[in-house]
Amino acid sequence: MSTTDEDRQAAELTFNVLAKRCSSRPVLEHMTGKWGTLVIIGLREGPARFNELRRRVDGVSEKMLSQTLHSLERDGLVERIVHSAIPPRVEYRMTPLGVRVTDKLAALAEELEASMPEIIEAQSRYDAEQRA
Amino acid sequence: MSTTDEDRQAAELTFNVLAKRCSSRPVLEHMTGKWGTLVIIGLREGPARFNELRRRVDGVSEKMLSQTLHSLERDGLVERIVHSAIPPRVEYRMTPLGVRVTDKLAALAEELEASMPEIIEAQSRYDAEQRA
DNA sequence: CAGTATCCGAGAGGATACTG
DNA sequence: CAGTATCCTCTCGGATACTG
Repeated sequence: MSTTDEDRQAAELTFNVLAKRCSSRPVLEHMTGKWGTLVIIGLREGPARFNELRRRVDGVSEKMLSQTLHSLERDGLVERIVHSAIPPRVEYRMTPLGVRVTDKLAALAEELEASMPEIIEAQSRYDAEQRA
Repeated sequence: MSTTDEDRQAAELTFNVLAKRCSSRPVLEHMTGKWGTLVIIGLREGPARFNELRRRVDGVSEKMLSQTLHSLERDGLVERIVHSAIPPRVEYRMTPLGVRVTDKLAALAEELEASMPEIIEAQSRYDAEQRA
């Protein structure tokens, strides 16, 4: 049995995102934007409250964290749970959809981390050539 | 047999990228930037020349395509092959490293495309709640 | 064809202050 | 704690023109 049909179908799906007016493109940009990726990976560590998450993601400002979370919530990847109380207590967690989609993003980050030695070498080579 | 050790190691790697000064973060940003992702997916269709690739990725300007390709080339994900001739002929293709890393990115795009119905529904729900 | 150079506007994103 | 609001800067990125 060949997986040709499966592969072709996957390729078609992937290719679709290249189209400017494809509806998935904004979502992709939310996830892969500067903070989207990092917030997602931070949340995959487990549910977190606002400032807790802020500490996880090194360097994110309140504004950007808030904004990013709203986008991800709107896309249905993240769930916001408010416990009415004083002091306020809000928890963010991945939805099942979020887990499914962001597993792929985490896989990317892992592969990337594992490849860093090779990447750093490539960068050195490139920089040396440019200098010459 | 448990995969616990493997899993924990993977989680550590992923977590690393959350640190501001982690060396993999810039690379991740190149790949996941607005055009990085799309150029990569475009190139995964097969090697391409500059303007050919520009046509594949709907909406990218010459400037951004050029810039993105340089970043990816520096990171060792993309190879630039110059055939000295007139008219100039330059081909871009994924390196083996690039294929390995970007397979993960393509998997993300596929999962995302497949999840679009669910995402669109979530967005509608969110927008309705905001209005109320 | 395969780019680089320059200009310019819009929006990303940081710092700070404030609110419930 | 969990944000929103405001201001301000700086980069991203598009349009255009030019080069080998």
